[in-house]
Amino acid sequence: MPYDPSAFPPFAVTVDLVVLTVRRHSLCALAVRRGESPFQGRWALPGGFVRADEDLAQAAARELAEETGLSVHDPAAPAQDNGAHLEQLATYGDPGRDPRMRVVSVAHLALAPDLPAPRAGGDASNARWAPVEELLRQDDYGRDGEPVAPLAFDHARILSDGVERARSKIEYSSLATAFCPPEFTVGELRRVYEAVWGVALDPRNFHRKVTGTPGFLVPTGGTTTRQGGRPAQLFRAGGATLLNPPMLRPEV
Amino acid sequence: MPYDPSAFPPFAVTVDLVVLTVRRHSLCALAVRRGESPFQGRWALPGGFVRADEDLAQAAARELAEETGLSVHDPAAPAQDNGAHLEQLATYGDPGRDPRMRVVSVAHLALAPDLPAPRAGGDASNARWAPVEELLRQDDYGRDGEPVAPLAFDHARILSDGVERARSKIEYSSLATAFCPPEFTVGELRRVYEAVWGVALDPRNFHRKVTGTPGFLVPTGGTTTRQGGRPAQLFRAGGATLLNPPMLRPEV
DNA sequence: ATCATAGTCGTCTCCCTGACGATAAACACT
DNA sequence: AGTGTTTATCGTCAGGGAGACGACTATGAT
Repeated sequence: MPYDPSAFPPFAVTVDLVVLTVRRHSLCALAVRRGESPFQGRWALPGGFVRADEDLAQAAARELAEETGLSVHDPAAPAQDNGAHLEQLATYGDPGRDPRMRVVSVAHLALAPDLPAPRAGGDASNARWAPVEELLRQDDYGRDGEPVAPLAFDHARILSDGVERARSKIEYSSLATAFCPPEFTVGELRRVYEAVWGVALDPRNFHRKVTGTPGFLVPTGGTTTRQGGRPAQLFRAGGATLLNPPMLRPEV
Repeated sequence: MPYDPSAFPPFAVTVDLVVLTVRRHSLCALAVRRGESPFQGRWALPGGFVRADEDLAQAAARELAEETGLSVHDPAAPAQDNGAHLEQLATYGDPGRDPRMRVVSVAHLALAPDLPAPRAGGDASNARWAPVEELLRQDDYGRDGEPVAPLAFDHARILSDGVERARSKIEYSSLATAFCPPEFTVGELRRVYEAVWGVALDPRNFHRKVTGTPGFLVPTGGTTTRQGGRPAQLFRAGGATLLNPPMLRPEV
C-alpha cells in the first residue's frame, strides 16, 4: 500500500561539513565561497544535497572527497591510511534557515591532517583554510584586509558547535591523532592540543601523560628533527580510542 | 528567484524520541505500539512528522507532550518546573530504513522523572515503559510472556545510541538530576546512577562526591524518610551543569 | 665554542578516589 | 523497652594521577 505523500511536508536534506585541521599553530576550518544567491560571494561551509540512494555518512564522505580529495578513515582498519576522521555532528532544521525552501542540514565533523591546499571544483580561490576564530569573528577583517562577513546561513553556529565538539572530544579520546600525519612526534601532538584548545601545555607533563597511557601511542623506531632541536621519537596512533583517565584541559 | 525543486530529491523528516526514566531500579524507555503498517503491532519509539512551520526542537517537544504530557525544561530557567530534559541525539537517514519512502529521522533524547503512567492518544495499552535491556533483547519474551519482537525500523539502534548517550553524559554533567523529582535525596540520586549504569556504587563515596562538588546540589532544608531508614536531607539540583572532575563510572 | 631550541627523565606535593570502619536515626518486630 | 534492619552520614587511610618545575640531552645556528 503506497503512502500518502500529502500527509507530510517535503524537505530538502543536505550535508554540511565542518572540516578542521591545524595549520601554523592554529585551528583552521575549510570555507568555500558561495557562487550563487543567497549569500552570493560570502563564505560558507562546504556541503550539498543528499542523493536519493545515498546514506547520510556516504553523502558526507562524498562531499569531503569532492572538496578536499580526502578519503575517510575506515574505523575498522585502524590508523594506517591517510584518511580523515568523519562523524555526524548535529542536524539543523529551523524553518527559514534557507530563504529558498525548507532545508534540513545534517552537519558532519571531519578532522584532517594539514593538507597542501584546498580545492573546490578545481578553483582554488573559492576555497580556503581559515582560522576558526577568524571565521567566527563578527564584523572584522581577515589577514589580507578582505572583509570577513559572518558565514552564510547558520554556518557560524554549525562551525561553533563543531569546534566545541572537537575541543571536548580530544579530552577523552585519541582523536587528536587525526590531525597528525601517520607518523608524528609527541611535540607535534602537543601542538595539536595547544592549537585546538588555545592554551599552552607543559611539555614534560604532556609527554608523561601520552607515553604513559597504554595503547595511545606506538613507537615506530624512527626519529626526526623536523621541528628543530633534539631528535624526537616518531609514533603512530595506537589502537586505543578512549583515553581513561582523560587528558585534562587547563582551567579557563 | 524561486529554487528549482527538481534539483534535489524530496525527503520526509520525522522526529523520534528516546524517552528515558528510572522505574523500580531499572532504566526504562517509552515504547508505543504501532497501529499501522509497516511493523503493525510492533513496539516502536514515539515520533512523528515535522510540520512545515516547525523547528526540530519544537517538533520533538510537541511529540513529547503528546505522548507523555511532559513539558520541556527550559534551560534558561534552571531547575524549578517539573519538565523533562530534551536534547538532539542523532539523525538516521539510511535509504530503506522506512520501506514506504525516504525518511530522515532526527532522534531526540528526553530524560524524565518517574511518571504515573504513559498515555498514547489516551490509549494506555498502546504505550508503556519498558526496561531498555528488555527492548534491546532480541528474540525474547517480556515479563508478561508477550513476545518482545525487536523494535520497528532501526529503533533498536536509536534506542541503543540514546542509552549510551545518557550513560556517558551523567558522568560529566548534572543530568542525572533530570531523572529525579524536584526535591530528592542523595540516595535517590545514587540509585539513578546505579540504574543507568547497571552497577552498584559505594554510598559513602558517592555521598562525599556529590555533596562535595560545588553547585551540584543545594539543600532545601527538608528531610524525608520515604526510602526508609534514617531521614535523609532533601536537595534541589544546583546551577552547575558540568561536573569537574567527573563522576567516575566503575570499570566494566 | 657557545647559544637557542626541543625532547626526555625525575622529583615533590596535593587532591581525588576507592576501600571500609563507625555512628546516627528512623521503622518493624517481639 | 529492646533488638534487628535499613538507610544516611562522617571519618580515616593508602594509592594514583596531575601540576609545578629542576635537570640533562641532542640537535642546528651563530
